[in-house]
Amino acid sequence: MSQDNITPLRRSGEDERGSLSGNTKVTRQDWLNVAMDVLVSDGVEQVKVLTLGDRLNVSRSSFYWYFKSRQDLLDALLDHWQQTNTAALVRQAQAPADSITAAVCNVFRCFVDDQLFNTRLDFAVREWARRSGPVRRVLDISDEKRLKALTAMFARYGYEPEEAATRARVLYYMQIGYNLAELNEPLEDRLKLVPAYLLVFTGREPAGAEVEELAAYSLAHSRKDNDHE
Amino acid sequence: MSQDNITPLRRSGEDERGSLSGNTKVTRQDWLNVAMDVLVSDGVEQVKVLTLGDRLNVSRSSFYWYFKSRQDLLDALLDHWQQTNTAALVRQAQAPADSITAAVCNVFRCFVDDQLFNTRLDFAVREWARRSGPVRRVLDISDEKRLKALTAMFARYGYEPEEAATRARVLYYMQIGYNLAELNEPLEDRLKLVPAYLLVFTGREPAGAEVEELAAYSLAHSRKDNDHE
DNA sequence: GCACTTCTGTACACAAGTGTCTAGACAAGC
DNA sequence: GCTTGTCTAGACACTTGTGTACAGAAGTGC
Repeated sequence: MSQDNITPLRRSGEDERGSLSGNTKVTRQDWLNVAMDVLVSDGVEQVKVLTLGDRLNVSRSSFYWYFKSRQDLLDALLDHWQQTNTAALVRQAQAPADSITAAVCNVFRCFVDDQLFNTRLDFAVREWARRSGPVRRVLDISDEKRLKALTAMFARYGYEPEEAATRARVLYYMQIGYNLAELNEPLEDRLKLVPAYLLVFTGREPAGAEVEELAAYSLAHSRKDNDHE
Repeated sequence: MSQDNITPLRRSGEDERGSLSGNTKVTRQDWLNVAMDVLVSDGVEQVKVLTLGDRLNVSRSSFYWYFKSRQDLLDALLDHWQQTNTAALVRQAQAPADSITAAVCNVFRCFVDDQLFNTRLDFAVREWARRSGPVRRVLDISDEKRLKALTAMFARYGYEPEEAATRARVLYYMQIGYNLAELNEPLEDRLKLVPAYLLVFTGREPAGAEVEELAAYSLAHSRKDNDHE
């Protein structure tokens, strides 16, 4: 549940108080952090000034000092998403690799490492987009960018344009669907299936070293957010 | 947007009035229909007694004649879902077919024919499950049943147990992910890619007749719910 | 130490939602 | 035609959310 710049509850820095000037109790960033937390775990609808204030042990009026309105906060959240997840996925798709299977392994990293790509945030935004036109548009653009990067990845390893596009879609949507189902399988079980997935996704046999490298990476960066519900 | 027993607005039967006894204006089924409509298009959170009443041009108190509470209505909705979607997918997975590619085509029918399987309802329930423990449990059981049926399907055509399980997952989660993205591609574009998808999903080349059969089915049963947003 | 700026708390107005109670409308039965 | 059972409308009480107004706390600068 804790990710990059999001603290489970209050402060982002370690200073329990003191460094904040005046009678300041929370910062704008604190509001953002808690809001992001709620967005990820409960969806936009649950991002309420009242409850955020409760979590921060601060009155609602503080909120209106930092933000013009609830919408203002939501805009900031969407902004943050836009500048993290898509960028990470594209970066992984473009990372150099010796083979297509190794390249797919690089992409897989996104889905085992929350620091790289926050899957649950991605869903929260996806769900949000279902009910908001503007958000929907932002999401569509991101999806397009991601698919383009994945298609280019397959094309780089000699797949014909159409096959590259198809495989990119299968890979991308499978990950979305898989994560949507939130299986919460133990990491070991997921890793065991990696070679089989690679074969399906690429049509080629992965090298043993590639799989092992991903396994090592996964163990080192495995997400700690198994405290869901 | 209109599916099996769900009418866009009021009555389910064609009788504009008359057949309803007393000063009855709506039936329990009417409430269910409108609620299902809202659930599918806007999510559970938007299923509100007040707004449903507005849509039906009836007062809220009528609702409490037919249902004990809002929760009572939600339970009924979940019940309906449970007895339609999962059953349909399992049935398609078990349908006899000459080859694995033809079998997958049978499953594809679920995703082009809303009468068979209501994709958007499936998502609404999925999203609902994220915030409700009991719903989550019902969903998990359904997912398991579906995957089991798909795994058995692949196994029936000679895939080893592990490969069958993997391919079942890729097929199932890809469909979920694809539909989640709500690409709304024209049907023709989707059909054009079918042979490529079949190759990826099964690892085998589909017969031309199989693909054509699916195309014919799609054109005959294509979903009409393109009036979304 | 006094004004200043920055932030927070309390109180208010308002909107939208749930659930309950009661009166009454309407056809059916006797 | 009077009663009875079924359904609906309207009013009421309560809860939870947003946004605004204003007073005041708590450091900062002079």
